[in-house]
Amino acid sequence: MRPKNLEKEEAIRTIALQIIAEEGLENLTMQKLAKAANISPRTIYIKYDNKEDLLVKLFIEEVLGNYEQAILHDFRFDMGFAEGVKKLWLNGFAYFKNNRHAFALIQYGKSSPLLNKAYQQKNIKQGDFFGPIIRFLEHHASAGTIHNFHHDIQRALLFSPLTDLMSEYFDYQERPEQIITEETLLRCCDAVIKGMTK
Amino acid sequence: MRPKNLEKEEAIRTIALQIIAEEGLENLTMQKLAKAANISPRTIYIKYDNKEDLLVKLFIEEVLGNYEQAILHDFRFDMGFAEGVKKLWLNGFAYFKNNRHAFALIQYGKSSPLLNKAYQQKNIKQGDFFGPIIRFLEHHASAGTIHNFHHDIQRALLFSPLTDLMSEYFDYQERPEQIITEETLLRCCDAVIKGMTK
DNA sequence: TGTAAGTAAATAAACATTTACTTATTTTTG
DNA sequence: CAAAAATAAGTAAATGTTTATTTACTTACA
Repeated sequence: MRPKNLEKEEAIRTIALQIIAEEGLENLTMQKLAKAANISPRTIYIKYDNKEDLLVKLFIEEVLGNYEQAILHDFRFDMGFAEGVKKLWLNGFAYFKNNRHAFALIQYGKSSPLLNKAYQQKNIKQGDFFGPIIRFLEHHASAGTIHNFHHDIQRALLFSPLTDLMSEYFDYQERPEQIITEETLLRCCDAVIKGMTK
Repeated sequence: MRPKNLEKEEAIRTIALQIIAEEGLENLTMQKLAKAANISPRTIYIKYDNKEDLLVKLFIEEVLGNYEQAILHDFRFDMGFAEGVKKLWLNGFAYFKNNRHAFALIQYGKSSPLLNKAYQQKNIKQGDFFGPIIRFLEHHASAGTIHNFHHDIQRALLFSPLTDLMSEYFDYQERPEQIITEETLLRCCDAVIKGMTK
C-alpha cells in the first residue's frame, strides 16, 4: 500500500490557515486550496470528509489544540494569582506572535456559527478546554483572592483584553511603530489582575 | 418616476443581518437574500453596486453607525471616569441585547478581512469613530485618573470584556439560566474600572 | 501484485450579476 | 385637468462562472 505523504497533509493545513487569514474564511475554496497546496482536490477528500469536516478539524485539533498546549506551558493551577495570569498572558502572546494564521481562525471561531457550534460541542463533550485554568480560577475564587464570578465570566475578564491587544498588535505590524510590546502587554496584564483581585 | 419602496430597502438590510447572524457571513448569498426578502435579485443591485458594497454599507452605516449613536447616548467626555465607563457599558449592553444581529456582524468585523479593511479606512478617513470616548480617555489619562496608554490600548481594556460578556449572554440565552445580568455586568464593569484606575 | 494514495478532468448545483421586460409613479402637454 | 409620455423601480428568467464533490484512471510502495 502506498503510504500517506505527510508533507501534503501538512500543506493542506498550513495553506488553508494562510488563505483564511489573508483572504477570509468566505474565500477559502477547496479548489483554491488544492491549487495553492499543489495537490489534486481529491487528495483533500482522502483526509477529510468534506469542507465542514476540514474546517472543524482545523479549528479544534490544529488550532485550539496547539493553543491550549502553548498557553498552559509551565502553568500550574496552584500558582499565585498574579504569577499565573502573567504566565498565561506571556504564553499566549508568544504563541500568537508566531502563529498569526491560527489567531485569525480563532477570531472566526467567535463569529462563524459553524466553528462556534463545533467549539461549544467540544467544550461540552470532554469537560472543558483549558481545565487547569478553570481550576486555577476556582481555587483563587474560593481562597478569596479574586471576586466570585461564574468561570465563563472570569475567562472573559481574563482573556478578552489579551485577544483584543493581539488584534492591535497585528494591525500595528503594518505601521511604522508597534504600540504593543511585551512591556505594555505586562502593564495591561497588571491592570487586569488588579481589577479581578479583591 | 416610480418611487422607491422603503420597506424593500429595509427588508434587504434586516434580512441580510438575520442571515449573517443565523447562518454566517459565508452563507449569505444574493439569491438567498432576495428570496427571503421577497424581492428580485435585481432589486438589491438597484440599491447596492455589488455584494461587497452591500456588506460594507451594512457594516459601516447600518450597524456601526447605530451602535455609535446608542453607546454615546447621554455620554459626555468630561464625565467622571467610573460614571462614564458605566454609562458606556450600560448603553452597549442595552443596544446589543436588542440588536443581536448587529452584534453578530460587529463580531465578523474583527475577523473578515473585507469588513476589517472597511472599518480601518473609515477610521482613518473621518478621524475616529467614537471621538468622544477617545477625548474621555485622553482627558482622564492627562488628569492622572487612569494609566497612560495609547488610546487603542485603552479601548481594548475598556470594551473587550463587554463584547466577550455579550457573546456569553447570547450563548446563555439558549440555556436554562442566564449568568449575565445587569447586576453581574456592573460588577465586571467595576473590575475594569478598578484595573484601569491609577 | 494488491491496495490505498494520488491525479486530471468531469459533473451538477449554486453563485453573482445581467438581460429583457413590466409596473407605478411624476411630469408634461393637448 | 385628464390622459399619455417619460422614467426609474421592480420582476422573472437567463448568463457565464465558480463551487463542492465525484469519476475514472495512475502511481508507489508493503
